[in-house]
Amino acid sequence: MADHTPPPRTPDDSRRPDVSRRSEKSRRAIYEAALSLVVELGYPKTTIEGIAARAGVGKQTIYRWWSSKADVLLEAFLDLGDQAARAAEEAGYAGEREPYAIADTGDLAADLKGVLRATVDELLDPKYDRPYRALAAEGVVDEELGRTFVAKLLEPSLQLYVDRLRAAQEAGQVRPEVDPRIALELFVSPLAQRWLQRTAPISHAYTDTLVDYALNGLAPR
Amino acid sequence: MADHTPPPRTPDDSRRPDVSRRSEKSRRAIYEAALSLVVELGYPKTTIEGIAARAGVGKQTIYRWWSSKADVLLEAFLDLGDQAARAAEEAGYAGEREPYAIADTGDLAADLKGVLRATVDELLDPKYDRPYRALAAEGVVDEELGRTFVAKLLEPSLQLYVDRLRAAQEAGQVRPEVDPRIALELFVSPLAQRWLQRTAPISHAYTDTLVDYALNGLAPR
Amino acid sequence: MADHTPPPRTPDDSRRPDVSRRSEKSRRAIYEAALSLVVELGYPKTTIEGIAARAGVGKQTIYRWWSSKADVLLEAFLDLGDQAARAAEEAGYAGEREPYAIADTGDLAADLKGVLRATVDELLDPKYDRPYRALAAEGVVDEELGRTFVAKLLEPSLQLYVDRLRAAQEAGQVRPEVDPRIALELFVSPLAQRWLQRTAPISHAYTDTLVDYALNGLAPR
Amino acid sequence: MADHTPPPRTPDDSRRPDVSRRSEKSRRAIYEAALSLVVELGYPKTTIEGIAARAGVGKQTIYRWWSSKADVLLEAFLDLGDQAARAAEEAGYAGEREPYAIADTGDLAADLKGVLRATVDELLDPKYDRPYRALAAEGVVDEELGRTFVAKLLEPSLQLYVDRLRAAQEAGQVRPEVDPRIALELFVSPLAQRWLQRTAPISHAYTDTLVDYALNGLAPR
DNA sequence: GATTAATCGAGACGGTACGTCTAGTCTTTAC
DNA sequence: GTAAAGACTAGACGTACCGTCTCGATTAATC
Repeated sequence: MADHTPPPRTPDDSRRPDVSRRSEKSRRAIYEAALSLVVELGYPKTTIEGIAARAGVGKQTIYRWWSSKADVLLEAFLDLGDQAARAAEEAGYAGEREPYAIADTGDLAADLKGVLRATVDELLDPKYDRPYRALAAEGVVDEELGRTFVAKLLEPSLQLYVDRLRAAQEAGQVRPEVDPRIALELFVSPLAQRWLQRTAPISHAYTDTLVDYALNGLAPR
Repeated sequence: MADHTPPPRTPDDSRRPDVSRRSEKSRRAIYEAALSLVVELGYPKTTIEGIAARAGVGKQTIYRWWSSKADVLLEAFLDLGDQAARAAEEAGYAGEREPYAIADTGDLAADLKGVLRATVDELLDPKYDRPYRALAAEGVVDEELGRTFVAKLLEPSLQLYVDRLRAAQEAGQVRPEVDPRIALELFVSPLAQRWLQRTAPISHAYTDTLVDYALNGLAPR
Repeated sequence: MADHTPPPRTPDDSRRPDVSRRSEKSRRAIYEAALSLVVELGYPKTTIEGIAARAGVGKQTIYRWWSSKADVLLEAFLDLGDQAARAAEEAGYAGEREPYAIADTGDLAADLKGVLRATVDELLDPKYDRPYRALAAEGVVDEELGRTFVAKLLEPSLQLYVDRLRAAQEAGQVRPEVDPRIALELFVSPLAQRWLQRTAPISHAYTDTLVDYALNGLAPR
Repeated sequence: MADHTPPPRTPDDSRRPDVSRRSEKSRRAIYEAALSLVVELGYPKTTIEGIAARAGVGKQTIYRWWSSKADVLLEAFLDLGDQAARAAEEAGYAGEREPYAIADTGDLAADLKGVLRATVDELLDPKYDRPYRALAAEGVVDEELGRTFVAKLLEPSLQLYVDRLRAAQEAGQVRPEVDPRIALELFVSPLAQRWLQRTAPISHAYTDTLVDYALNGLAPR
């Protein structure tokens, strides 16, 4: 996963604050405050004033570096991922939380079921659920945030499925005319919708079934 | 589609306002104001004060009958559906806006593609898109509203797919062991996610492809 | 003391409600509710809705017969006086609560001290203090109510002092060129101001002193 | 007259706003708005929202520094006095609007008549009458405000009478056993009551008469 | 190591909207 | 037709946050 620390601003950007002088301590405190408040109170009751107060930070420090509550939370959440990835790496762990590729054991169905099971576990963990859900909701209504959310969080993960499906196509396990970018939605989107909209419960059995249906189709063979 | 007018309260409901004295004119005006404001300004900039002002109504009249902005919008949207349904019926129109069943011509793929194309058209119409999206977003974060949203708006439509799929099963066009409630998600959820999260554009060609993939599966036959 | 029951409206007053059909029970209940609420909550927290609720009466019944909260309280207070007077009469009591004349024992100073002591006692009784004070305050700011308050409550009492002082003049105890209407203010107004504005405490000793100073003057004789 | 600018808060007063950061411009604008609105609309129709709007100030700025509408008006009125006093001083004027002492020409009656005539003029000036009356009325009913009103506005003026009367006592023009604090009420309170309660008109002739009666007494000499 | 300039915590500011309360009017049903 | 009941429009209340602004007090880079 890419490091989401905001890149150093160009020096000609005269109105922007000087990134080199930025307080790392405050940044961390704001991330933690934002995430914990969203978990405790939910997104709508989390306020910028509240984040500033809990972080022991002036409001202006937030407004200086972020454009909105959603923006803070998005970065905080991205940072959470980076942290986890970094922690995994440091533990000498080869397969970190969000790997750069889906395992390819030759058995497409098993590989897909594996990742989806891991995703289910993550979605059921309140630590991820609350802020992730809050961001998703905001992105539904706020187009700009939504696009950022998709580009930075969703799309990279989906690309992994594209890669795996393409490999399967080359191995003759998926029909060559199938568009992988659409194909992945057959099992990813149902999970996403059940989780986001609570249309029905999610489980390992459920995602397993999705993979089976998607690979074999509904019509009799 | 069911009539969503709130049912008369039981007489023992002592603290609640008297439904029989409710002003129908104000109710209608509030629905219209809420929907038009959401379309014009978007959900977050739509305020209860604004709705009251545009509807020519006291704020208390809104607070008396609804618990939140989302609640107003949900009922307004449900009412919109009822109105459309009623209008269709009055026009002696057999196939109303949201039919009680998906057409069954014997050709499952064609029938599914037909409904999905209609859904795509609806989702691309700003008149529906804006409020629907706002409600969906709120439902993502507010569990109670979310469940109501799903129960009253989403689930009834999904049930139509269940029915059509079951008919197809009986006709031997869908494998008998397939669970229709899950099967329908193979083509419905991808569309939902693309629309809600803007992960990619939606079109008739896209939904047609979804139906083909779902029915035939991704694996070679 | 005059009976303060509002006089029957003239029949040509077409917009006014029909007095002959007025509910006496409601009127009494409103008076009692108004007075008790003012005593309990104070004037500003006493609301028309509150009076109606406690009296078991519709709001419109109050608006039909009175023009304002102050108006209700004024009549309620006048009625309180009437009731007391009537009660006194019925008890065969010659000297009722508010007599038609100040006693004339020949000793002007003693007579004045007597009435003033009685007045002090009344002003210290919360039952009278609270509503009386509320009315006075409202009258300070609302000129119309103020004039009614003075005409119906204050002036009749002051007239008794005028009468007593004139008698004293005829008896040669007060200089003939003195204007009794002004003279009475020398001892009545100080008491009124101390009570109304709380500039200093009131007591029998205080009013006794006032009478002495007023009769003998401040300058050495 | 003392300067009524609120004193700097003690540093241990942890929850209170920081006085040193207070906007002087807003304070002035609020005073002016409050006074002008009371003159134009009267006290009851003057609202905090109205004051904020006319002053071009957020409501919270009022609530931050004052506890009630009456509190705002009281300070505004005190400030009005301070301003007048300051203006007088700056004009090199020895005898400012509200002098620190009542003139002592040796003629007690004349001196008293002088101040009282000036007071009558002030009470008849709508610029002072309206807010002063509003505050007095509120003080009648709201004990806390009443005590502040008396302590800051009324008592300092009354003290001047006490001083003058004591001087007169030493000069043998007033009986030594007379209590000046009570004596002054013989001419001050009647004027106050006529003005406050509108029991009768006020004029220079009237206050002259009051002084004569009070000094010489009503009884024949 | 001293200078200097930007960031920092803090919080007052002008505003907007909240959800509540009451005013005074209007409507319905019962007597 | 008056009454009780209570829903209605209207708008002020006092609170909570918004996003901007100023204020010293750090603090980090430059001299």
